[in-house]
Amino acid sequence: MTTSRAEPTDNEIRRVALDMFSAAGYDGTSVRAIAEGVGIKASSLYNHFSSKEAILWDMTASALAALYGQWRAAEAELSDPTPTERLAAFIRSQVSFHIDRYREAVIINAQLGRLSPDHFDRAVGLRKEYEDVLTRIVQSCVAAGGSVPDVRVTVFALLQMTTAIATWYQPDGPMSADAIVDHYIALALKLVAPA
Amino acid sequence: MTTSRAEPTDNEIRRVALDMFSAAGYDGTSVRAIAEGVGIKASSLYNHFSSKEAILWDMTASALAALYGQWRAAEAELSDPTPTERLAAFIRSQVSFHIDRYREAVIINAQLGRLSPDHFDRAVGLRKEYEDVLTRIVQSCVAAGGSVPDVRVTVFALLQMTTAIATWYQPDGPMSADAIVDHYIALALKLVAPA
DNA sequence: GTCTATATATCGATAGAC
DNA sequence: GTCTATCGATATATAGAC
Repeated sequence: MTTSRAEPTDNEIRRVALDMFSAAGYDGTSVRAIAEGVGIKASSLYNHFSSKEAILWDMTASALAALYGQWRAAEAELSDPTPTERLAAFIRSQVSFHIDRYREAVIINAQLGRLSPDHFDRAVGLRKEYEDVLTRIVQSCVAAGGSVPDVRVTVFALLQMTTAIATWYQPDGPMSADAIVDHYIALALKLVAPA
Repeated sequence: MTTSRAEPTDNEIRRVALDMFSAAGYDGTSVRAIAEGVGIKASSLYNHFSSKEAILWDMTASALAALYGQWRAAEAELSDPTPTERLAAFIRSQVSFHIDRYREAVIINAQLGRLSPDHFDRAVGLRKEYEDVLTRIVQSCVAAGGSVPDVRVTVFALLQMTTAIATWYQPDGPMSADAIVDHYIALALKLVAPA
Protein backbone atom coordinates (compact mmCIF):
# COMPACT_ATOMS: atom_id res chain seq x y z
CA MET A 1 0.00 0.00 0.00
CA THR A 2 1.27 3.45 -0.90
CA THR A 3 -1.76 5.43 0.11
CA SER A 4 -1.69 9.04 1.23
CA ARG A 5 -2.84 8.16 4.74
CA ALA A 6 0.01 7.07 6.97
CA GLU A 7 -1.96 7.04 10.21
CA PRO A 8 -3.43 3.56 9.95
CA THR A 9 0.03 2.00 10.12
CA ASP A 10 1.06 4.37 12.90
CA ASN A 11 -1.89 3.27 14.97
CA GLU A 12 -1.35 -0.37 14.16
CA ILE A 13 2.21 -0.07 15.44
CA ARG A 14 0.91 1.58 18.60
CA ARG A 15 -1.63 -1.16 19.09
CA VAL A 16 0.79 -4.05 18.55
CA ALA A 17 3.55 -2.46 20.61
CA LEU A 18 1.13 -1.82 23.47
CA ASP A 19 0.11 -5.47 23.49
CA MET A 20 3.71 -6.68 23.44
CA PHE A 21 5.22 -4.14 25.83
CA SER A 22 2.51 -4.80 28.40
CA ALA A 23 2.80 -8.57 28.08
CA ALA A 24 6.54 -9.16 27.68
CA GLY A 25 8.00 -5.84 28.79
CA TYR A 26 9.91 -3.26 26.78
CA ASP A 27 13.21 -5.13 26.97
CA GLY A 28 11.50 -8.39 26.16
CA THR A 29 9.98 -7.06 22.95
CA SER A 30 12.08 -6.60 19.81
CA VAL A 31 11.47 -4.12 17.03
CA ARG A 32 11.35 -7.08 14.66
CA ALA A 33 8.56 -8.66 16.69
CA ILE A 34 6.50 -5.48 16.60
CA ALA A 35 7.02 -5.15 12.86
CA GLU A 36 6.04 -8.76 12.31
CA GLY A 37 2.88 -8.21 14.31
CA VAL A 38 2.04 -5.24 12.12
CA GLY A 39 2.87 -7.11 8.93
CA ILE A 40 5.85 -5.05 7.79
CA LYS A 41 9.62 -5.32 8.03
CA ALA A 42 11.52 -3.82 10.94
CA SER A 43 13.18 -1.22 8.77
CA SER A 44 9.81 0.10 7.59
CA LEU A 45 8.85 0.79 11.16
CA TYR A 46 11.40 3.57 11.28
CA ASN A 47 9.32 5.48 8.74
CA HIS A 48 6.73 5.88 11.51
CA PHE A 49 8.78 6.19 14.68
CA SER A 50 12.34 7.38 15.02
CA SER A 51 13.28 4.71 17.55
CA LYS A 52 11.92 1.96 19.76
CA GLU A 53 11.99 4.34 22.71
CA ALA A 54 9.91 6.83 20.73
CA ILE A 55 7.13 4.24 20.58
CA LEU A 56 7.28 3.72 24.33
CA TRP A 57 7.24 7.45 24.99
CA ASP A 58 4.31 7.96 22.62
CA MET A 59 2.17 5.42 24.44
CA THR A 60 3.34 6.49 27.89
CA ALA A 61 2.47 10.14 27.31
CA SER A 62 -0.91 9.32 25.80
CA ALA A 63 -1.72 6.85 28.58
CA LEU A 64 -0.88 9.37 31.29
CA ALA A 65 -2.94 12.01 29.49
CA ALA A 66 -5.86 9.58 29.27
CA LEU A 67 -5.61 8.69 32.96
CA TYR A 68 -5.60 12.30 34.02
CA GLY A 69 -8.23 13.28 31.44
CA GLN A 70 -10.60 10.59 32.61
CA TRP A 71 -10.49 11.97 36.14
CA ARG A 72 -11.03 15.56 34.99
CA ALA A 73 -14.06 14.44 32.99
CA ALA A 74 -15.47 12.59 35.99
CA GLU A 75 -14.74 15.54 38.23
CA ALA A 76 -16.61 17.89 35.89
CA GLU A 77 -19.76 15.89 36.40
CA LEU A 78 -19.75 16.27 40.16
CA SER A 79 -22.04 18.95 41.55
CA ASP A 80 -21.09 20.24 44.96
CA PRO A 81 -19.66 16.91 46.17
CA THR A 82 -18.70 16.12 49.75
CA PRO A 83 -15.06 15.11 50.30
CA THR A 84 -15.97 11.45 50.51
CA GLU A 85 -18.10 11.68 47.37
CA ARG A 86 -15.09 13.20 45.67
CA LEU A 87 -12.86 10.40 46.91
CA ALA A 88 -15.35 7.81 45.69
CA ALA A 89 -15.44 9.43 42.26
CA PHE A 90 -11.66 9.48 42.05
CA ILE A 91 -11.37 5.82 43.00
CA ARG A 92 -14.09 4.97 40.50
CA SER A 93 -12.19 6.73 37.74
CA GLN A 94 -8.85 5.25 38.80
CA VAL A 95 -10.14 1.69 39.08
CA SER A 96 -12.14 1.90 35.86
CA PHE A 97 -9.06 3.04 33.98
CA HIS A 98 -6.96 0.22 35.38
CA ILE A 99 -9.63 -2.26 34.33
CA ASP A 100 -10.68 -0.88 30.95
CA ARG A 101 -7.20 0.11 29.83
CA TYR A 102 -5.06 -2.26 31.83
CA ARG A 103 -2.42 -2.58 29.10
CA GLU A 104 -1.71 1.14 29.20
CA ALA A 105 -1.77 1.01 32.99
CA VAL A 106 0.94 -1.64 32.97
CA ILE A 107 3.10 0.60 30.80
CA ILE A 108 2.66 3.55 33.15
CA ASN A 109 3.51 1.50 36.18
CA ALA A 110 6.21 -0.89 35.06
CA GLN A 111 7.99 0.40 31.99
CA LEU A 112 8.80 4.00 32.89
CA GLY A 113 12.37 3.01 33.68
CA ARG A 114 12.99 2.19 30.03
CA LEU A 115 12.30 5.72 28.88
CA SER A 116 15.14 8.11 28.15
CA PRO A 117 16.17 10.17 31.19
CA ASP A 118 14.38 13.23 29.82
CA HIS A 119 11.15 11.39 29.05
CA PHE A 120 11.35 9.55 32.34
CA ASP A 121 11.45 12.81 34.25
CA ARG A 122 8.46 14.15 32.36
CA ALA A 123 6.46 10.98 32.97
CA VAL A 124 7.25 11.02 36.68
CA GLY A 125 6.21 14.67 36.79
CA LEU A 126 2.85 13.90 35.21
CA ARG A 127 2.28 11.01 37.56
CA LYS A 128 3.17 13.23 40.48
CA GLU A 129 0.49 15.73 39.46
CA TYR A 130 -2.05 12.94 39.45
CA GLU A 131 -0.87 11.81 42.88
CA ASP A 132 -1.23 15.37 44.16
CA VAL A 133 -4.88 15.38 43.14
CA LEU A 134 -5.54 12.41 45.38
CA THR A 135 -3.47 13.93 48.17
CA ARG A 136 -5.69 17.00 48.23
CA ILE A 137 -8.81 14.83 48.25
CA VAL A 138 -7.57 12.78 51.19
CA GLN A 139 -6.62 15.94 53.04
CA SER A 140 -10.12 17.31 52.54
CA CYS A 141 -11.58 14.05 53.85
CA VAL A 142 -9.47 14.42 56.97
CA ALA A 143 -10.53 18.04 57.34
CA ALA A 144 -14.15 16.88 57.16
CA GLY A 145 -13.75 14.50 60.08
CA GLY A 146 -12.00 11.54 58.49
CA SER A 147 -8.98 9.88 60.05
CA VAL A 148 -5.89 8.38 58.48
CA PRO A 149 -2.64 7.25 60.11
CA ASP A 150 -0.63 9.32 57.60
CA VAL A 151 -1.81 11.19 54.52
CA ARG A 152 1.23 10.33 52.42
CA VAL A 153 1.15 6.63 53.25
CA THR A 154 -2.60 6.51 52.73
CA VAL A 155 -2.31 8.11 49.30
CA PHE A 156 0.40 5.63 48.33
CA ALA A 157 -1.70 2.75 49.59
CA LEU A 158 -4.77 3.89 47.67
CA LEU A 159 -2.85 4.35 44.43
CA GLN A 160 -0.89 1.14 44.72
CA MET A 161 -3.73 -1.16 45.65
CA THR A 162 -5.70 0.12 42.66
CA THR A 163 -2.75 0.33 40.29
CA ALA A 164 -2.04 -3.32 40.81
CA ILE A 165 -5.46 -4.27 39.48
CA ALA A 166 -4.00 -3.96 35.99
CA THR A 167 -1.60 -6.80 36.75
CA TRP A 168 -4.24 -9.37 37.68
CA TYR A 169 -7.41 -8.23 35.95
CA GLN A 170 -8.62 -10.42 33.11
CA PRO A 171 -11.72 -9.48 31.11
CA ASP A 172 -13.06 -13.02 31.43
CA GLY A 173 -12.40 -13.26 35.17
CA PRO A 174 -14.98 -14.22 37.79
CA MET A 175 -15.63 -10.68 39.01
CA SER A 176 -17.41 -8.03 36.97
CA ALA A 177 -15.75 -4.69 36.41
CA ASP A 178 -18.56 -2.92 38.25
CA ALA A 179 -18.18 -5.20 41.26
CA ILE A 180 -14.45 -4.55 41.40
CA VAL A 181 -15.02 -0.80 41.24
CA ASP A 182 -17.57 -0.95 44.05
CA HIS A 183 -15.30 -3.08 46.26
CA TYR A 184 -12.39 -0.66 45.92
CA ILE A 185 -14.57 2.36 46.61
CA ALA A 186 -15.75 0.65 49.78
CA LEU A 187 -12.15 -0.08 50.79
CA ALA A 188 -11.11 3.52 50.14
CA LEU A 189 -13.96 4.91 52.21
CA LYS A 190 -13.06 2.58 55.08
CA LEU A 191 -9.45 3.78 54.95
CA VAL A 192 -10.44 7.40 55.53
CA ALA A 193 -13.34 6.70 57.89
CA PRO A 194 -13.42 8.52 61.24
CA ALA A 195 -11.54 6.74 63.99
CA MET B 1 42.57 -17.04 43.87
CA THR B 2 42.38 -20.80 43.66
CA THR B 3 41.30 -21.50 47.20
CA SER B 4 39.31 -24.50 48.29
CA ARG B 5 36.30 -22.39 49.28
CA ALA B 6 34.08 -21.54 46.33
CA GLU B 7 31.23 -20.09 48.35
CA PRO B 8 32.54 -16.56 48.72
CA THR B 9 32.40 -16.03 44.97
CA ASP B 10 28.98 -17.66 44.79
CA ASN B 11 27.64 -15.26 47.35
CA GLU B 12 29.31 -12.30 45.73
CA ILE B 13 27.58 -13.19 42.48
CA ARG B 14 24.28 -13.44 44.33
CA ARG B 15 24.84 -10.07 45.96
CA VAL B 16 25.83 -8.25 42.77
CA ALA B 17 23.10 -9.86 40.69
CA LEU B 18 20.49 -8.97 43.31
CA ASP B 19 21.55 -5.33 43.19
CA MET B 20 21.49 -5.23 39.41
CA PHE B 21 18.35 -7.27 38.79
CA SER B 22 16.40 -5.18 41.29
CA ALA B 23 17.68 -1.89 39.88
CA ALA B 24 17.76 -2.51 36.12
CA GLY B 25 15.64 -5.62 35.75
CA TYR B 26 16.66 -9.09 34.61
CA ASP B 27 16.57 -8.22 30.92
CA GLY B 28 18.41 -4.99 31.56
CA THR B 29 21.31 -6.75 33.28
CA SER B 30 23.93 -8.63 31.27
CA VAL B 31 26.00 -11.55 32.48
CA ARG B 32 29.08 -9.51 31.63
CA ALA B 33 27.90 -6.68 33.89
CA ILE B 34 27.39 -9.06 36.81
CA ALA B 35 30.81 -10.60 36.27
CA GLU B 36 32.42 -7.17 36.14
CA GLY B 37 30.73 -6.23 39.40
CA VAL B 38 32.14 -9.36 40.98
CA GLY B 39 35.58 -8.80 39.50
CA ILE B 40 35.77 -11.84 37.24
CA LYS B 41 35.16 -12.54 33.57
CA ALA B 42 31.75 -13.59 32.32
CA SER B 43 32.94 -17.06 31.42
CA SER B 44 34.11 -17.69 34.97
CA LEU B 45 30.63 -17.02 36.22
CA TYR B 46 29.47 -20.25 34.63
CA ASN B 47 31.65 -22.16 37.08
CA HIS B 48 29.21 -21.02 39.78
CA PHE B 49 25.85 -20.95 38.04
CA SER B 50 24.78 -22.93 35.01
CA SER B 51 22.94 -20.01 33.41
CA LYS B 52 21.72 -16.47 33.97
CA GLU B 53 18.27 -17.81 34.74
CA ALA B 54 19.75 -20.09 37.38
CA ILE B 55 20.94 -17.00 39.25
CA LEU B 56 17.46 -15.49 39.12
CA TRP B 57 15.85 -18.69 40.29
CA ASP B 58 18.34 -19.04 43.13
CA MET B 59 17.52 -15.59 44.49
CA THR B 60 13.81 -15.91 43.83
CA ALA B 61 13.50 -19.18 45.72
CA SER B 62 15.56 -17.94 48.65
CA ALA B 63 13.65 -14.65 48.79
CA LEU B 64 10.30 -16.41 48.84
CA ALA B 65 11.56 -18.78 51.52
CA ALA B 66 12.77 -15.83 53.58
CA LEU B 67 9.45 -14.00 53.21
CA TYR B 68 7.46 -17.01 54.31
CA GLY B 69 9.97 -17.95 57.02
CA GLN B 70 9.86 -14.49 58.53
CA TRP B 71 6.10 -14.75 58.95
CA ARG B 72 6.32 -18.23 60.48
CA ALA B 73 8.88 -16.98 62.98
CA ALA B 74 6.67 -14.03 63.89
CA GLU B 75 3.65 -16.29 64.14
CA ALA B 76 5.49 -18.61 66.53
CA GLU B 77 5.92 -15.77 68.99
CA LEU B 78 2.20 -15.04 69.23
CA SER B 79 0.44 -16.48 72.25
CA ASP B 80 -3.28 -16.94 71.83
CA PRO B 81 -3.73 -13.94 69.53
CA THR B 82 -7.05 -12.41 68.51
CA PRO B 83 -7.73 -12.29 64.77
CA THR B 84 -6.83 -8.61 64.56
CA GLU B 85 -3.62 -9.17 66.54
CA ARG B 86 -2.79 -11.88 64.08
CA LEU B 87 -3.48 -9.55 61.16
CA ALA B 88 -1.32 -6.85 62.73
CA ALA B 89 1.53 -9.32 63.18
CA PHE B 90 1.25 -10.44 59.56
CA ILE B 91 1.30 -6.89 58.24
CA ARG B 92 4.24 -6.10 60.50
CA SER B 93 6.18 -9.04 59.09
CA GLN B 94 5.16 -8.26 55.52
CA VAL B 95 6.01 -4.57 55.70
CA SER B 96 9.26 -5.17 57.55
CA PHE B 97 10.38 -7.58 54.88
CA HIS B 98 9.55 -5.18 52.08
CA ILE B 99 11.54 -2.48 53.86
CA ASP B 100 14.54 -4.44 55.14
CA ARG B 101 14.91 -6.61 52.07
CA TYR B 102 13.37 -4.45 49.39
CA ARG B 103 15.75 -5.66 46.68
CA GLU B 104 14.58 -9.24 47.10
CA ALA B 105 11.00 -8.00 47.26
CA VAL B 106 11.40 -6.31 43.89
CA ILE B 107 12.60 -9.59 42.42
CA ILE B 108 9.64 -11.49 43.81
CA ASN B 109 7.17 -8.97 42.49
CA ALA B 110 8.56 -7.85 39.16
CA GLN B 111 10.94 -10.42 37.73
CA LEU B 112 9.02 -13.69 38.06
CA GLY B 113 8.10 -13.52 34.38
CA ARG B 114 11.73 -13.99 33.44
CA LEU B 115 11.97 -17.38 35.09
CA SER B 116 11.69 -20.56 33.08
CA PRO B 117 8.11 -21.84 32.83
CA ASP B 118 8.82 -24.54 35.38
CA HIS B 119 10.44 -22.20 37.88
CA PHE B 120 7.75 -19.61 37.27
CA ASP B 121 5.05 -22.09 38.22
CA ARG B 122 6.86 -23.04 41.40
CA ALA B 123 7.36 -19.40 42.37
CA VAL B 124 3.71 -18.58 41.78
CA GLY B 125 2.75 -21.60 43.86
CA LEU B 126 4.87 -20.44 46.77
CA ARG B 127 3.47 -16.93 46.55
CA LYS B 128 -0.04 -18.37 46.46
CA GLU B 129 0.60 -20.22 49.71
CA TYR B 130 1.68 -16.98 51.30
CA GLU B 131 -1.45 -15.27 49.97
CA ASP B 132 -3.59 -18.05 51.42
CA VAL B 133 -2.17 -17.38 54.86
CA LEU B 134 -3.45 -13.82 54.72
CA THR B 135 -6.75 -14.96 53.28
CA ARG B 136 -7.38 -17.16 56.31
CA ILE B 137 -6.44 -14.33 58.65
CA VAL B 138 -8.84 -11.92 56.97
CA GLN B 139 -11.58 -14.55 57.07
CA SER B 140 -11.05 -15.00 60.78
CA CYS B 141 -11.25 -11.23 61.27
CA VAL B 142 -14.59 -11.23 59.48
CA ALA B 143 -15.78 -14.17 61.58
CA ALA B 144 -14.87 -12.18 64.68
CA GLY B 145 -17.08 -9.24 63.70
CA GLY B 146 -14.98 -7.45 61.11
CA SER B 147 -16.39 -6.31 57.80
CA VAL B 148 -14.84 -6.21 54.33
CA PRO B 149 -16.49 -5.58 50.96
CA ASP B 150 -14.89 -8.74 49.55
CA VAL B 151 -12.31 -11.05 51.11
CA ARG B 152 -10.44 -11.68 47.88
CA VAL B 153 -10.22 -8.02 46.91
CA THR B 154 -9.24 -7.05 50.44
CA VAL B 155 -6.43 -9.60 50.50
CA PHE B 156 -5.16 -8.34 47.15
CA ALA B 157 -5.34 -4.77 48.36
CA LEU B 158 -3.44 -5.54 51.55
CA LEU B 159 -0.70 -7.42 49.73
CA GLN B 160 -0.36 -4.93 46.93
CA MET B 161 -0.27 -1.79 49.00
CA THR B 162 2.47 -3.30 51.15
CA THR B 163 4.33 -4.99 48.31
CA ALA B 164 4.72 -1.66 46.56
CA ILE B 165 6.66 -0.26 49.51
CA ALA B 166 9.73 -1.96 48.06
CA THR B 167 9.46 0.22 44.96
CA TRP B 168 9.59 3.57 46.76
CA TYR B 169 11.32 2.88 50.06
CA GLN B 170 14.76 4.38 50.44
CA PRO B 171 16.81 3.78 53.60
CA ASP B 172 17.62 7.49 53.86
CA GLY B 173 14.02 8.61 53.31
CA PRO B 174 12.08 10.94 55.60
CA MET B 175 10.04 8.23 57.31
CA SER B 176 11.51 5.70 59.72
CA ALA B 177 10.93 2.03 59.09
CA ASP B 178 9.07 1.69 62.37
CA ALA B 179 6.75 4.55 61.47
CA ILE B 180 5.98 2.99 58.08
CA VAL B 181 5.21 -0.34 59.72
CA ASP B 182 2.86 1.30 62.22
CA HIS B 183 1.05 3.28 59.51
CA TYR B 184 0.37 0.19 57.43
CA ILE B 185 -0.81 -1.81 60.43
CA ALA B 186 -3.26 1.01 61.18
CA LEU B 187 -4.47 0.99 57.57
CA ALA B 188 -4.93 -2.77 57.59
CA LEU B 189 -6.95 -2.67 60.80
CA LYS B 190 -9.17 0.06 59.37
CA LEU B 191 -9.79 -2.05 56.26
CA VAL B 192 -11.21 -4.95 58.30
CA ALA B 193 -12.94 -2.83 60.94
CA PRO B 194 -16.61 -3.51 61.67
CA ALA B 195 -18.99 -1.58 59.44
C1' DG C 1 6.27 3.77 2.45
C1' DT C 2 8.03 -0.62 1.43
C1' DC C 3 11.71 -3.65 0.71
C1' DT C 4 16.72 -6.12 0.84
C1' DA C 5 21.02 -5.83 2.64
C1' DT C 6 24.00 -4.53 5.99
C1' DA C 7 26.43 -1.99 9.76
C1' DT C 8 27.62 -2.27 14.46
C1' DA C 9 27.03 -3.81 18.90
C1' DT C 10 25.84 -6.91 22.42
C1' DC C 11 23.70 -10.92 24.03
C1' DG C 12 24.18 -15.76 26.60
C1' DA C 13 27.03 -19.46 26.49
C1' DT C 14 31.05 -22.69 25.27
C1' DA C 15 36.00 -24.53 24.30
C1' DG C 16 40.18 -25.21 25.90
C1' DA C 17 44.78 -23.48 27.85
C1' DC C 18 46.66 -22.62 32.41
C1' DG D 1 38.45 -21.64 39.22
C1' DT D 2 40.45 -18.35 36.25
C1' DC D 3 41.48 -16.71 31.83
C1' DT D 4 41.40 -15.59 26.32
C1' DA D 5 39.06 -16.39 22.32
C1' DT D 6 35.10 -17.22 19.97
C1' DC D 7 30.61 -19.10 18.44
C1' DG D 8 26.01 -18.19 16.89
C1' DA D 9 22.13 -15.59 17.64
C1' DT D 10 19.95 -11.40 18.12
C1' DA D 11 19.61 -6.41 19.07
C1' DT D 12 18.64 -1.47 17.18
C1' DA D 13 19.28 1.17 13.46
C1' DT D 14 20.73 2.82 8.70
C1' DA D 15 21.57 2.93 3.41
C1' DG D 16 19.73 2.90 -0.74
C1' DA D 17 16.89 0.62 -4.54
C1' DC D 18 12.08 0.58 -5.96
